[in-house]
Amino acid sequence: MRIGELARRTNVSERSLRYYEAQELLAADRTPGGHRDYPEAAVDRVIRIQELYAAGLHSEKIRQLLPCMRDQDGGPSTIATPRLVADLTEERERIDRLIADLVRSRETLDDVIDAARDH
Amino acid sequence: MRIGELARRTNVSERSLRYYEAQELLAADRTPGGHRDYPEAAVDRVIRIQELYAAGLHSEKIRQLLPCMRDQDGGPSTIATPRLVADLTEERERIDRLIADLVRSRETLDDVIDAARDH
DNA sequence: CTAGAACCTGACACTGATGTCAGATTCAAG
DNA sequence: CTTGAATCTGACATCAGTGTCAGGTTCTAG
Repeated sequence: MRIGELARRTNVSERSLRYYEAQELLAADRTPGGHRDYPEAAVDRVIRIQELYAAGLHSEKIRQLLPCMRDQDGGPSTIATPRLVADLTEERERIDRLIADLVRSRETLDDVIDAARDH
Repeated sequence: MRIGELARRTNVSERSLRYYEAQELLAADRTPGGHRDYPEAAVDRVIRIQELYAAGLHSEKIRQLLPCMRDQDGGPSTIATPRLVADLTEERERIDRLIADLVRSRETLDDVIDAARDH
């Protein structure tokens, strides 16, 4: 599929999709004229990439991580190096702390919202 | 207490504490010489502010939100305007989606980490 | 009084994913 | 062939919290 459709289906801007390619996160074939041509699996991959960005990982880490993820079809997956595992473990702990923060902030918002509703 | 101690106790840089003041998130008395003098309650407030920043709220929203929070001592709290409640409700939904993303990303990391461990 | 630690203001840099625009090219339908 | 939509590359802007540095002032222990 072409970039417009992929953008529509993933809700990610064309700009970002091109950026992902520049960061070597997302490969695309090219038409004879040079237009990007994505496989169907790109949809899932883009969604995964977005989630990882949302979780605060940087391009570099995502790039290292992607080949180690088992595809939804159980396709080929590399084994993470000890170095990468250490990095990811740190990221994991950071995400844990972030989730805890988010939950507390959500409670704070709920308190304020509820106080206004009860008023 | 002074800014150095507050920074140490909250694990927030002095730079950020001064920034919070500029954003009207955190008030401080001044010594005759002009040094900031924080009340004990500043510790909790700074931690709250950090959590809200971590949750993706911007200074402006935090500034509007803070007076509506009930202090830990149940002190005086303003009631949020309908406009603010609408904003906060949106933020709340965004945080919900973000938490969901984070949980999925954490699972992704766990998969990769576990695969390497089992190897 | 004095020295050194702590603090002050103001300014500039950075980060890094994303928005946006311009000008050119390709694609696909009629 | 034509024409309008879609895509291409490249460049520049943005956001907002934080880091950092400079030059000066205040604080506090001895």
